[in-house]
Amino acid sequence: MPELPEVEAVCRRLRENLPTARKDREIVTARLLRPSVSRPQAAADVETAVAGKRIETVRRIGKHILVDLFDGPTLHVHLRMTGNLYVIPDVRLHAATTRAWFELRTGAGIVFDDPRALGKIHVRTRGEVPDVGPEPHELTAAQFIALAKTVKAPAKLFLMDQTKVAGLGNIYAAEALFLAKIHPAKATRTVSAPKLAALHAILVAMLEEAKESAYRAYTEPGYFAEGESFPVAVYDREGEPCNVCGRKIKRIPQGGRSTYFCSGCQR
DNA sequence: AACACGACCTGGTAGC
DNA sequence: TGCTACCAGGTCGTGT
Repeated sequence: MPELPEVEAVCRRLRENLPTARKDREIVTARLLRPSVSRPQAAADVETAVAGKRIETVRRIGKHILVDLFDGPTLHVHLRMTGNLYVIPDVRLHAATTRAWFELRTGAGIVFDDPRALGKIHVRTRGEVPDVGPEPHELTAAQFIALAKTVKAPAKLFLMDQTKVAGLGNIYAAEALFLAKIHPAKATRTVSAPKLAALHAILVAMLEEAKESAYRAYTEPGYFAEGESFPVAVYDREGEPCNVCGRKIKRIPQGGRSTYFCSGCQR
């Protein structure tokens, strides 16, 4: 579920809610409650690797969360579809959907909730980076255009490919293509340079704004389930009228996912 | 190399 | 009401 803005909100809240005293940021005990959460790494190995280590920083790269441990490895968390990572005052009060928890010295806990259990937690050596490309704001318009001109795949799949551009998911990709008036099935490299420039600007602005609204909306676990934290123009609106031209929003399968778009506005 | 597709999981809901 | 089928904001492995 979470795309870059939501993951960013999760990271910001984590940083805010972690204890401030250094000694209180020690992970006393770690528990991974099912093997699939760390596969192929053994849950016990992850637990052992982080136990007794202090949390130094919480970083984000694309949709990946990296928790650096002082004098230790980095805890690598991916929320996938339904994951959520947050601090609770008493670790024993974790939810039924909690897949992993990390007890701090204060008794507080960092919990990884994930109803669908597709999320991942691994240990990485410091400096090991997820295989993702730059985020839109890290590229100039010219660089973004140059990149896009090398891509044969449909525009929607290009935006979804984390190794090309990091951070976008099914909703933001569809919404950005709508705003840029680009048909999602059009071969990326055949999209005109002006449209690609517009798309780049839209991506940067959209993600920046969404970070703020996602952060404000993200107070309690469960917020993801409440729907989008911004008004969507096309996503999940199949059959409804486009608010620009009035035509019915269409849904097509792409890469095994649903893409929503307006055939009137997007060419 | 590029692409399609199932697998991974659970839960909600539209449709019969 | 109850059952089924399909869908879900993501990624990876396998096969063509």
